[in-house]
Amino acid sequence: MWLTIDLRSETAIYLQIRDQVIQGILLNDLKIGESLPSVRQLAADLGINMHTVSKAYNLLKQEGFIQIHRQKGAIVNAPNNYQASEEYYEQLKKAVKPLIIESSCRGISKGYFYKICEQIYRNIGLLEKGG
Amino acid sequence: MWLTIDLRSETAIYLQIRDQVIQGILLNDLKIGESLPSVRQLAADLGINMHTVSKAYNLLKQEGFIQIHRQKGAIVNAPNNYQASEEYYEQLKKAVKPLIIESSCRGISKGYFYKICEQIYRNIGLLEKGG
DNA sequence: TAACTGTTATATATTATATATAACAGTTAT
DNA sequence: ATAACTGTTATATATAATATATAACAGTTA
Repeated sequence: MWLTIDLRSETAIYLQIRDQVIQGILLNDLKIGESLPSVRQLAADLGINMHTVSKAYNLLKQEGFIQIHRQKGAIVNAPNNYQASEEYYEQLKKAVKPLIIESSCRGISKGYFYKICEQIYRNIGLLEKGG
Repeated sequence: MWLTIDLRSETAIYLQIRDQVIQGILLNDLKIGESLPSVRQLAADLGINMHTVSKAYNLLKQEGFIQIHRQKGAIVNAPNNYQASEEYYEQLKKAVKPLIIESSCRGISKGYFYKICEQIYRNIGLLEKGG
């Protein structure tokens, strides 16, 4: 299973699942139309409760990343269903701003911040190639 | 008072206070050696509980941004006390990574992501000039 | 002495997160 | 038809984080 969770993490389990599904979509580990494991199956694999997985799936559905069919299960949507909206831009800005402020306060220059971002983008690229 | 809070925000009040104090330090609204309002005073001004402010101050103290003296109150530290450490770099990466992944998944290019960051940096610069 | 510090202690309320069972309604394969 | 699988709904419980409410303590300062 490509999905792993850290029970000791400060990030809620359902959000860890959400983030990794989005990463899976980005890296094409999850292709359009592909099915995610059933809530019961994934919960069993991860050793967690069914409702925690269900919560993650419903959040992903609400955000446009997947569709949920009563029988077919959870299916990955096409990109047009989760294309960045004005609302998302604002949300993204609100999330990035405090990080930039704190890092600036701690002496990290704009150039160095971008260097860190480059590392992340490069890392994603490597993951895409390596599988 | 330069500090405001949003009770309906998803961000905890004590974290809103923390973030704004850090912003205040960055923008030189709070200078080295300057005193913050007492926990009781700030709590009264914001209409919140004393312990919520105390929690924010203690977090800022733990992170090196301020010192707390039993009588003098909370005093802004010099930058060397909160210079970015290896630990902070890792923390920053972990915070930025999911934002880059989701924005990429939503079709935001690296260039556009940097454009958004530029807006934030520019906004900070304007605030520094304007006061 | 009075007024102010941060700190500590105790108690309570609310919300978010996560789990535990159980049952329901609709497919799908045998 | 029966069995096995879907997601969904409902109820209950446990824990942790957040926030508030009082009260008291110990030290400084005017």
